Amino acid sequence: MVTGRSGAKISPSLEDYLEAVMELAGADEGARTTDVAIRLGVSKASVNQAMGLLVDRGLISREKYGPVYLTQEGRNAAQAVCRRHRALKSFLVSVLGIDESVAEEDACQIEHVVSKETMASLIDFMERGTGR
Amino acid sequence: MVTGRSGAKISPSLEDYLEAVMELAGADEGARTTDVAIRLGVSKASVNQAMGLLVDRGLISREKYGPVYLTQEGRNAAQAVCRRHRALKSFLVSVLGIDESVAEEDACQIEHVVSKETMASLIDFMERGTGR
DNA sequence: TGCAGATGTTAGGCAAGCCTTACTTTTTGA
DNA sequence: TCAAAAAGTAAGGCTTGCCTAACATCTGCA
Repeated sequence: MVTGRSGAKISPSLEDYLEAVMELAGADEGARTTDVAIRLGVSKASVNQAMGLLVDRGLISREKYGPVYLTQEGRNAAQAVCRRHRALKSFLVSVLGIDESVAEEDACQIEHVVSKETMASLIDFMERGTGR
Repeated sequence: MVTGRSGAKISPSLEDYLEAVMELAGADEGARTTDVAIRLGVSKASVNQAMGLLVDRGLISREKYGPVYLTQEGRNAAQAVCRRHRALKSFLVSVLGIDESVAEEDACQIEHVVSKETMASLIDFMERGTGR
């Protein structure tokens, strides 16, 4: 879980939307509703609704009929999600020897529920113990 | 996730109910609705509903106004959940050095989403690598 | 320049999952 | 034997997350 403004957690689903926005938006480009919808395999309406929630939390900004942009806080949150995802997957693959595709799926699930403490220790463990 | 009759997955919540039943039911004692409710901090109505779903899936049996019993399949499923829980927690504590209570919470979350493959590898890793 | 098609938004709805309150029925033990 | 405790039922609410249909806006190009 990642915290937004006021420390409120966002749902796994919202984290996925946030991640998608970051991946689709370049350095200072925005991400389009349609592209997010395609990437996540959901309707544009669902994306729109999710974007509304992310705006509420101060993680993205948008103007009507325009692309959405990550706020600084949103960027931080999205990067945190990504970092967790990568670290988890890397752990699963390189330490546990899990199959790439299974690791990807598991990382997707676990990244949404694991605590900050555990993530930090995991990253630490990988760096000191087993290399990356 | 654990599979019941016909391989259907059961929800995290149902897994928790199943776990509670196993912990409350002795060797061949049953577990009482009230005790399950207290342990999980939910109403008896919720327990009753959940028990109905577990009966549907062939994981427990019960007679009206009596305690519930795990079926063999239910026992297997519950033990699998427990084993995952213990292994995860043990990993978090002894390998990552996570605080006991945080580990407990994280294990609770992760145990519901992690794949069989990853669990198996994790157990394997702990046995060969770091001792228990 | 104005319209067609792409894009975005709104409104309304549905299903799953989980829980509650209030009530009825059964059991049990003083 | 009868009241309290336990179990079960009925009815319903909330949240999350998704959808479709219909509508609004924008934009490129003939």
